[in-house]
Amino acid sequence: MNTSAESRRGGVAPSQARKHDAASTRAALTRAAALRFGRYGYNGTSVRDIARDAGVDAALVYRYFGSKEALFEVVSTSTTMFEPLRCLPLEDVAAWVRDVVANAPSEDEVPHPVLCVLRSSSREEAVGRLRDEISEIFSESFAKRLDGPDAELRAELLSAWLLGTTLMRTAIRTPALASVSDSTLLKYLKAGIDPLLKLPDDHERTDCP
Amino acid sequence: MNTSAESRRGGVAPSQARKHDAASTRAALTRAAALRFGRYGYNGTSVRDIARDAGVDAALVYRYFGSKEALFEVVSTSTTMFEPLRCLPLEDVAAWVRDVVANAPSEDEVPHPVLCVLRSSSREEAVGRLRDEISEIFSESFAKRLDGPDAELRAELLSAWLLGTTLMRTAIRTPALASVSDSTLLKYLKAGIDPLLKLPDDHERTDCP
DNA sequence: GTCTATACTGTGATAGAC
DNA sequence: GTCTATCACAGTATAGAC
Repeated sequence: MNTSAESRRGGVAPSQARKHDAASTRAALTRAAALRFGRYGYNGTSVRDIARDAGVDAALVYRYFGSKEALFEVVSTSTTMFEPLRCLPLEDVAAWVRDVVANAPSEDEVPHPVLCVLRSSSREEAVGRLRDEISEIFSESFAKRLDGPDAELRAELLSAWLLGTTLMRTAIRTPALASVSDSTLLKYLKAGIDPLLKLPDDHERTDCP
Repeated sequence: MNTSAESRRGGVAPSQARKHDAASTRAALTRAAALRFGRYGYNGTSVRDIARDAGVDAALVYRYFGSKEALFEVVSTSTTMFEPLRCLPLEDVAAWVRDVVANAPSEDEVPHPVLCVLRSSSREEAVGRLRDEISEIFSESFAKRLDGPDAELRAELLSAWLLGTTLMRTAIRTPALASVSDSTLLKYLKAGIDPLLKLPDDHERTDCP
């Protein structure tokens, strides 16, 4: 379906001098797949592209992962990116969001699994997995720590703003967001986020380890 | 690149009893393309899919639009969705955002051009066009109406929150956001957005027509 | 002028022989 | 662990039927 230009675009530097053992082959494939899927989405990525980037033959994708689908699943199953939310003190949430947004990997690194899923968002299973993960962390775990009504909604709005800000900064790259300093960014994030968390009223510290 | 399942999935109801003239053929193709591209992205959509949905032959895409690329451009060049921002009173912005988020088309309608672009976001030209449009409306036009420092940044954060909330609600469909009532949603959107606009301080009305 | 049939060429995913 | 064949489907072009 792609033109050849599509497939070759933005060639990802192939791993050099790869060791010829199963572990490093698997690792090289996973890494190359994360880059390709993250940048171009599921449909925009071919198995041959991934294999070329990894410096191995396309057939090894099937040897090690079974199918393109299965490899995508491995790569797009999100990491532990949101785990800190489980016990981060509420007053540090805005700064944590700032860090996530500010350090979001850009062009040359592996994009967020979230962006990977969005770029492949016609894959319903992938969207479903992401929804489950976000629901679990935000709507359940994190919302429990919020006082007041509509805790789930407020937690989800936090996730929405995290997503929107990250996307605008790294995927769309609007000018001001792309160039803002960390401290200025924090200022405005705090202004939007803290009211959502019912800060700055007093609140007791959580007792997380 | 697609499996056949991919191509046939979610068949869009073909137009019935189409008139055989240029205008209605063009319209049928445009409509079918918007649906397909919006749901499945550029790579996930074939010209033959679009033509089948529209009830015409694939060759007509080339007759009327020249190429798949050109058709995508027509469809993904965003509508006037953000135009109201140019002169909407600032205190009505939150409600406008709420309306956009709440009335965002869901599964069975044409998705937002924004989602269409994101799902095709390996298409750099499409992303560029979207960035230009957002920059023009938010960072330039709308930012001029904001008092205080960092107006462009604050305008872009508004666009980020609009995007994030819409995506979480319609694409990821987290539970609380997907089911919240309009009035509750407005309450929390206002809490996040108004500080960004420097409301509720006094501000003079704009003099838009 | 509006559409249909069909052909051409490349690339996709995958399986099986080496 | 690699190479090559297979075969469906992609985008595109054109020739001609209504």
